[in-house]
Amino acid sequence: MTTPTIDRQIERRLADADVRYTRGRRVVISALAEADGPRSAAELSRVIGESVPLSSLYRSLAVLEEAGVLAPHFSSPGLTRYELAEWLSGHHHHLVCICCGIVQDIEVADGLEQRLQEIVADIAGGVSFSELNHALEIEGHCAGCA
Amino acid sequence: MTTPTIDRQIERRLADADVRYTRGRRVVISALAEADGPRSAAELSRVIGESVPLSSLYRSLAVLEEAGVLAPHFSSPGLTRYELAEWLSGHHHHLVCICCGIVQDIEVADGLEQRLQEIVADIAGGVSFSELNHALEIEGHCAGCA
DNA sequence: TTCCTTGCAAACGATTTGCATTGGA
DNA sequence: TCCAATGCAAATCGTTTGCAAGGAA
Repeated sequence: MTTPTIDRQIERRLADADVRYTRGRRVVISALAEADGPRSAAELSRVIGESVPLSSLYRSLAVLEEAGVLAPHFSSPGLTRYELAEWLSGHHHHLVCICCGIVQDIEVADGLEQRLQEIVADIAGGVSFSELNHALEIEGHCAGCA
Repeated sequence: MTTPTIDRQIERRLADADVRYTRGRRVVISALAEADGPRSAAELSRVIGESVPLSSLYRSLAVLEEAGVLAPHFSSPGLTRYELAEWLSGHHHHLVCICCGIVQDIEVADGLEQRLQEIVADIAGGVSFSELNHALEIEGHCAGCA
């Protein structure tokens, strides 16, 4: 379930972008808001059911990404997972299970995150590359696969 | 061009795995060794030319990954890039250009890398997740796209 | 000889798109 | 009303696989 707050932020962002917040798109957002990590079209479809056909699901994901509401994530061959953009969900990192492929969000305590920021800034500063964002992925076995 | 050292390590690894180090596979390895970041089958094919058909290229990539010589990398929708495994190329991180999608390796100075390791250990320690590896990706605009 | 490897073409799975229909501001 | 959004089916794209031919031990 999306929180009323997040939903209002999305409504406003989509209105600003002249994009309608339709039933199908609300269903997609709701499913992603309930997930604890990025989800692919197929994974979402499994949760959502027949009420949103795959082609519409893909179109919704594309539109919502374009509008900056969703962010794509790549960690498995041949498929894209999506999650709420960080301005909605907060900055976080990912645990990637090398066994089942599932990706789980982790929030990092402020102190650690700040140290991480410093390191990233140091690294990016040393090369001709303008840093916009950083992503730390930790690979291992999730609780289910251990 | 692969260095003689790396090439000898690969020969040995493949011999141990009962996998032949054929001409086609040498070409793939050589192209990846010359690249400064992970490359997709299509990107490799562009460099290699017609001498290795795509289906063979894909098979080589699969076999070499299976043997632990190559590691896959995911950062663009719908395609897999490969790079030499870290035991051959050394531990490193990636700069991902959000404009053209190209991925570039960066080595991180020992001091920074050690601080990074500590942070990752702290994070992984706080959740039920066994850490095997970590990957830091910095997203931004590469020199060409800036 | 005996497998492993290769090439070509067909098959696949994830995603995209054309087109006619529906729906929301 | 009127254009954006949807649904279906067909098309694309990256990748995989069946099968017959080639190559190395």
